[in-house]
Amino acid sequence: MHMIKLHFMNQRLDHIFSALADPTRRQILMMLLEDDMAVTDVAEPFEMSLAAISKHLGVLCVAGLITQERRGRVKWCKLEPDATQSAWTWMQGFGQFETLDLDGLETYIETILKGN
Amino acid sequence: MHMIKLHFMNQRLDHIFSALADPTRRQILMMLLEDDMAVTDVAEPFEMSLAAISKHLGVLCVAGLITQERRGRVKWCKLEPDATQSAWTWMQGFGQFETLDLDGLETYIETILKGN
DNA sequence: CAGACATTCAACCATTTGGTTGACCATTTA
DNA sequence: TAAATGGTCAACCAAATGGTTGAATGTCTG
Repeated sequence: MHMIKLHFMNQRLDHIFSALADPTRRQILMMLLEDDMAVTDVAEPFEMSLAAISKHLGVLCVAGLITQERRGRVKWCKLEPDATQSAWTWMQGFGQFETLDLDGLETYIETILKGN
Repeated sequence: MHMIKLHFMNQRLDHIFSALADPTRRQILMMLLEDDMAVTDVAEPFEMSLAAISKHLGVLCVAGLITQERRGRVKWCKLEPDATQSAWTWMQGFGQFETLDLDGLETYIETILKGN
């Protein structure tokens, strides 16, 4: 059970981090921070084909970083910022607590566990 | 000037995120959280060749996530947690999280431990 | 000096990734 | 209905990735 859960978790992190590893995709996310956009409009500032952008959007979708909704003939892309939560949390466990407050984290976890 | 700066920044993010995109490498980082380790010891729990692990460590090095120092015939691998800073900062701009997200961490831990 | 140990290198392989193009499908509009 | 628009699909390609093996390099030890 733990194994499976961790497996999914790992897969999720795989998807998120490798989605974020591409500069085009990061730029797309930044653009979507402004507002929802149609696929064509997302593609406009880039010098690559629409199909390429479409693929990038697919990757972002699988990672859960965006969602797409078709209305009429245009497909709207919407940011899903909460999706970074697991990556964020992972990095926190890796980067911050080690330097900042590892002992505090331990205590904190124990508190949580005793609470249930 | 800005262009160049952004270029390097982007490259750095490329390296960090794609380094983090592999589960083996993430596990290595977690192991190094405990203590510095020799390459052979890093490789021990994995079922792949030493050469493969050596490559993974190379990737982590290029990303700046670890450093390696040779003492005698053993090469010590040391975590460089500050290296996540730029990725961290990027994600912060994207996700609008607080720096120390204890609630998120709590949810995360509970999710894992409770199993469904 | 001769092994043994720690690590990397080099060549190779299969798979994935990021891009292209042209055909295709669905929807709106003239 | 015909044409334009928005987007994806399929086939293809080059390059990168993640792994293997066997040989090579340094370094310690008996």
